Amino acid sequence: MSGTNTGVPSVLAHELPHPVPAGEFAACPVGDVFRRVGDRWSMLLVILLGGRPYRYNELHRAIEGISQRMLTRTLRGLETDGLVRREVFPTVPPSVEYSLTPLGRTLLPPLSVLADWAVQHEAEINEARSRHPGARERGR
Amino acid sequence: MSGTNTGVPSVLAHELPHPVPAGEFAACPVGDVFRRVGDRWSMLLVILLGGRPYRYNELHRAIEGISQRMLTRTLRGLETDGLVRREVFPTVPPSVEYSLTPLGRTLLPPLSVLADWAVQHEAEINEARSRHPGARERGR
DNA sequence: CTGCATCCCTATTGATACTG
DNA sequence: CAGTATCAATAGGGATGCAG
Repeated sequence: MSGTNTGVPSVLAHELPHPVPAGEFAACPVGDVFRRVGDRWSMLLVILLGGRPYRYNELHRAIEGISQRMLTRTLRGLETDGLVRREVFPTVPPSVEYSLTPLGRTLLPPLSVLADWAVQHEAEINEARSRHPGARERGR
Repeated sequence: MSGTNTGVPSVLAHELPHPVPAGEFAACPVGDVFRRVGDRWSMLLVILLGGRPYRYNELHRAIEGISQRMLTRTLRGLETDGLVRREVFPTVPPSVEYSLTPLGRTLLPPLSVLADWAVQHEAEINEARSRHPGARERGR
């Protein structure tokens, strides 16, 4: 793993000196977090569950656009990382409740800051994009 | 100014009331930002360029692990979104310098907050992961 | 109700080779 | 030096059907 960060406040507060060892960053927890939250549904689920616990189909209906497959996979991923808790109630029919763990809840404020940035600078980004006609991926 | 909480539209500050229209979030700027920064190299480049301007091959060597293709594509994407500036010096041989735009610089603090979270909770995440043996998705 | 299995399509990423 | 072009491999994501 990357070096031992013993309570280092902010890895970005001070600028990175030199050639980033790549392994010191790409493999470091920061990249990990961005990937976990950067996929299509994780962030949305964390935010949703930040409000209150949800049942499986409740989430499925709430998001409306996510497939069962991805809902399950994303929830499992979040659960694996200790951000979401899955609780099964042996009722008939069975019901499963998903909620944020304490760790998951601590992720809300940082997420909020970035979300805040996005909202505040949305216009600038769109403006910049419209200025670059063909620059956008020529995929498809 | 764009300090932390300016009583602004922090989309997360207040909980989402009901069934998220999906389009209200998946298509909203927040999702956009997370995807841009959530890919494999964007964040690293922004952070790197946050320190000082870099030349193309300088970045290539600094990251060591990124392919020319991805370096170029990622830089183009960031440029399209107005986060990075590309400046060509008609020297011989030619040199190109990449740097953060003012907009790009405003992204640093929010990034820092999330990076900070990642560092602080790295242990908890790893612990949670090791507790879930086969939970991790296994393709094919 | 909750969710796994399967098939399939597309987007992303990389390795490699080549050019202005 | 600073890229572009091409091809191959993989991961993300969705539709559908079946099972506990």
